[in-house]
Amino acid sequence: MENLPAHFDSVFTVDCIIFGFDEGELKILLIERNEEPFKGWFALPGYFVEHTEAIENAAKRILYESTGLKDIHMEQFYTFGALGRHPHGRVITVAYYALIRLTGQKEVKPITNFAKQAVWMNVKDIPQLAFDHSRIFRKGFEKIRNKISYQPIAFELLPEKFTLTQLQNLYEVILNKKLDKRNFRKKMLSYDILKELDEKQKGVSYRAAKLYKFDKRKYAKNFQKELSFGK
Amino acid sequence: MENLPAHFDSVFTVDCIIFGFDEGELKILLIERNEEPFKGWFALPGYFVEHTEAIENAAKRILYESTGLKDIHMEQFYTFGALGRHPHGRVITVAYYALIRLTGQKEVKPITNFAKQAVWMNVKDIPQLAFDHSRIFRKGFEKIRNKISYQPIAFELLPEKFTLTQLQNLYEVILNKKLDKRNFRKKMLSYDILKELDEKQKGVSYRAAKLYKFDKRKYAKNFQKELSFGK
DNA sequence: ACAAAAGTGTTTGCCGTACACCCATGA
DNA sequence: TCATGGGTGTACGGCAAACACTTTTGT
Repeated sequence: MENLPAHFDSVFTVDCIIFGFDEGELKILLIERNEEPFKGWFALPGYFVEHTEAIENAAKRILYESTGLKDIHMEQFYTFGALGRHPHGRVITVAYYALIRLTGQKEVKPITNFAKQAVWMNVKDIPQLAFDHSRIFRKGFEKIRNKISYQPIAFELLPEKFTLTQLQNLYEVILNKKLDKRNFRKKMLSYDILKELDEKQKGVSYRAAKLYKFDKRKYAKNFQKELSFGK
Repeated sequence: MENLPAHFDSVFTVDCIIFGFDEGELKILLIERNEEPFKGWFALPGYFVEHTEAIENAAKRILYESTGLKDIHMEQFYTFGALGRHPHGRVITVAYYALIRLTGQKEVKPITNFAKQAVWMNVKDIPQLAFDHSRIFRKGFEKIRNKISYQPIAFELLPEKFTLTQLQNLYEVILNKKLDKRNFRKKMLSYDILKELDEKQKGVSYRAAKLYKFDKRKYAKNFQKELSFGK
């Protein structure tokens, strides 16, 4: 959306909502724009789709340029093409989301030159965003909130080894409600998609919890069915 | 997708899956193409998005041009932008579906000049379609199949007044499975979104069934919740 | 010994499912 | 009177929901 000719016809872009889970908070990656329009505003990472590039690849490229991460599953969720959504002309944007694991390197170095900085921001504190990105964010957040209830996407946000409490916290943050500990554990374990490890949490000043892994193999076997998290 | 310059850059189109329910069969509207590429093939109704036109409006325009129908709710469900999906160059298409009421006028007169004819075709008999339209159709069909389980979209396909058996047939066709009559009625009535009319079916050679209407008002009141149809 | 979170079962009510016969109507 | 679909109730099982105390560990 930078270096635009003064006048242009239709242009495609991809915008990405990149979710991460860190210190009990669900966050998304935002760019602080360093150019007009919306200079100084926060925006979703996004960029043009090249003429020789499949949309899906553009989304992956943008994720890579924003975070340095590769091989992350991205999901397209909506295409925004209202007139006037970009002040310079007709821009249609295909929106994707990704769920990533923020273990260790929380450092994000945007390669995108038009951004002053990239920051992880708690989904509860998102300010007004550039363009129609607030709307895009709301729609994407709604999608994952909906999806987490019947698909095991939560694991993509957690470190490989996690405790049941961490998993529950993540569900609570995404669904924005408290869950009952006993019911949550009972149900989650009943799905039989977790592998209990012979290992415990370390470095906590209270009773250490067991660690679990998501077991892809079990999941594939057991599930044509769905998960479900009501209360 | 006609009258293209030999070479062109990115182009947007909209493609529509227009569902109708008629004589107990779920059908979609297809165009028989009269021009290359894919001359003689069936395709989803679709066309270019004008530079000065919101995508949503393009979808509505195409529906109007294909069926003469206005004010139909259309829902965007996916954007297809693989390289090579159109043999002449880069074409990205935003796909919509619509559910329409085929009461009375089943006649469809396509205004689109590039089509030889438009036909309603049973979703069970769809042949190989032009471009990647088979894939688009499958994805769209999956969406409504999924959606009908928790949203009252079935009513958009039925005449204003309908019997419970007609409604059940429609669910059965979309979900592609038999439902139990007593359970279906019990559950449907329990949602309290139907208005029972003082009127019966006419012209049948057996006991006439009561007619019902979908009651939007009740629906809006009662539903933050969801519908649900398993078996 | 205290603080903090881990871990664990039972009861209740509702909802989904299975299942079969009589009724009303027109031909 | 027959054929065709319309219309109806009950019993069972399983799952979601509510709910509180003991255990472990580090400080």
